[in-house]
Amino acid sequence: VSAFELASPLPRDFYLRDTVEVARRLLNCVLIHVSPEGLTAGRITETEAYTRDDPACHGYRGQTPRNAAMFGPPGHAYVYFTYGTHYCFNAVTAPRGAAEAVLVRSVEPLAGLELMALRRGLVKKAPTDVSRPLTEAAALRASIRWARALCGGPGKLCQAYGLSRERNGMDLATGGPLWIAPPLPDSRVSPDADIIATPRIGITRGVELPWRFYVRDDPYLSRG
DNA sequence: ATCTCGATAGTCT
DNA sequence: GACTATCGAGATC
Repeated sequence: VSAFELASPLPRDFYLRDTVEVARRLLNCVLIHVSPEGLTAGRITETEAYTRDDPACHGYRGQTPRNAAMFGPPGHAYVYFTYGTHYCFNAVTAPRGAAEAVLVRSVEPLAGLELMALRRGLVKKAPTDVSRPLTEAAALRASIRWARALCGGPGKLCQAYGLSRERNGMDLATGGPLWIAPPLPDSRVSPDADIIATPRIGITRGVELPWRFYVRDDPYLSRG
């Protein structure tokens, strides 16, 4: 039984702060999903904020069937399908009626890596033990490369976690199969002071807003 | 390392 | 009909 199963969910209040602040605070928190196939968990390494008066926000032009979860209560999942191929996972923030959310763009996988690889269709490419000795630095580079292949992107991590339509709207704050736990005490990345803000990725409106966040020197990003 | 391009399907105009 | 909060492959430097 994984210790992650016992990690308690962030309370609903966590999601009721200013959305940009939530995006920063979610860094280093742990995203956990328990599915019939098994448990997957990982440290959140990259986030983006989307707010009600932000033209890049799916809720900007009003509520539709697709974005309804964004208009719902905070602390729920907003999972949407895009480009005909991928899902993206958001944590809904702001009170009911206000469409705001934080997109989780990248995660450092911590548990369920084999299941992730299976879901990602990467089983054959898993790093194998080589007979030739590997320096410690090279081994670390290889493990980071593997982690990014599994969860280094919003579509990748949804596939690795098995997140899709069925998880849209799900409550993240009351326990249950999908939730976010506080940072691990031994979190090897320094907190707060070192948060970098950049423009968000893959959008065409609101490009000037610096609302993509990650911790300085964290290698587990969707892009270098 | 950085780029360009195509796949693919749901949603909205 | 146009667009999309992406990914991976292939080309090019």
